[in-house]
Amino acid sequence: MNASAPRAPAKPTGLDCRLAVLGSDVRLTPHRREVFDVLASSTDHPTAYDILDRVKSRSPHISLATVYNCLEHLTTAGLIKQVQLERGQSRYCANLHEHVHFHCETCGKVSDAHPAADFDPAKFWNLPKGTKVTRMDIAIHGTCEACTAKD
Amino acid sequence: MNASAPRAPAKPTGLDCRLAVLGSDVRLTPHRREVFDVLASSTDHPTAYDILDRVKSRSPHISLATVYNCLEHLTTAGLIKQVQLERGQSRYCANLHEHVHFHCETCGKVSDAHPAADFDPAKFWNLPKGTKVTRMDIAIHGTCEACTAKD
DNA sequence: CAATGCAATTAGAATCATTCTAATTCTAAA
DNA sequence: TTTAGAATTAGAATGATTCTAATTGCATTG
Repeated sequence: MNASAPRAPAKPTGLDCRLAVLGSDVRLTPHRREVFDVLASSTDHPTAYDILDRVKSRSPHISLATVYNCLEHLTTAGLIKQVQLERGQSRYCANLHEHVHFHCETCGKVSDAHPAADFDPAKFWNLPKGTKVTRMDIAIHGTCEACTAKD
Repeated sequence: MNASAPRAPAKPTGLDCRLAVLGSDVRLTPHRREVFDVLASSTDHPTAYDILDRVKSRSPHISLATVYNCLEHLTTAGLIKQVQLERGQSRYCANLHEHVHFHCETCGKVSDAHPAADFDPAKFWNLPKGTKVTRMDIAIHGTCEACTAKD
């Protein structure tokens, strides 16, 4: 043991520039970048296993634990969102715009739907005074166009 | 084996009257009634374990498997709703009125909030034509009155 | 450039909630 | 009273996620 104070965590440099730009203090390691890139280029709200499969094409040795670890750090940093649509596996999403999730109960697909510009959900519910709202999770369940057309 | 056709499932009689009144074809066995009564008299959205604890004061020998079984049948019958607010345990709710769930991220309590009379959520999201909506799950996360006041 | 120390990564174990299985008990109609 | 199907049970099995301990990587310090 010596008298030196603990060092501050390493600051993002080099590869980490992207997260610095986004205002996060999470380091963008290669795996985290790959997980983020997979999500950013997906619109189907993949599960952790789906993400593992996709990242493996670039990093064959990545483990499920690392995927979960990356997802947790990216979520904490606010770069992605975790979505809990039903019992079981969580899904993840890199769409940070205000949106709701439409879940087709027939084919299982999940898609985003965006609200009208004047939509202000908070005013529709009579929450007690003093309540602070930090986020809303809105999931709409039903049958998508394609599945409806098959009937 | 004989030539008689399979019997139709027993119809609710006697103890089962309540469900018959509610239009369900699920038999209201004593355990199902107790689980339903616990939920109907709770406003805190208990988990399966919470419900097990409460039902045990009347039926000390009820098992967790039976609680899950009852919850599944009551949910299928539309008498209660399953609520998935976050990763982990599901919660259950016997409030069948249109409502949303407010989840306090500080104390963990869940409460119901009811929409204004003119609220028609479907019109705010641009769902593709042909989409059929069967239900919406709306969860609002934040800090409740009491926890806000403590700051 | 080498040493240091924390963070990231990994495999596998552990945990937690839920579902399944097989055996038993209950119930209502014949 | 018999009987068939349904309900209930304890405990095993499953599936998703988290934890643990060991290893590796990387950025700063010497």
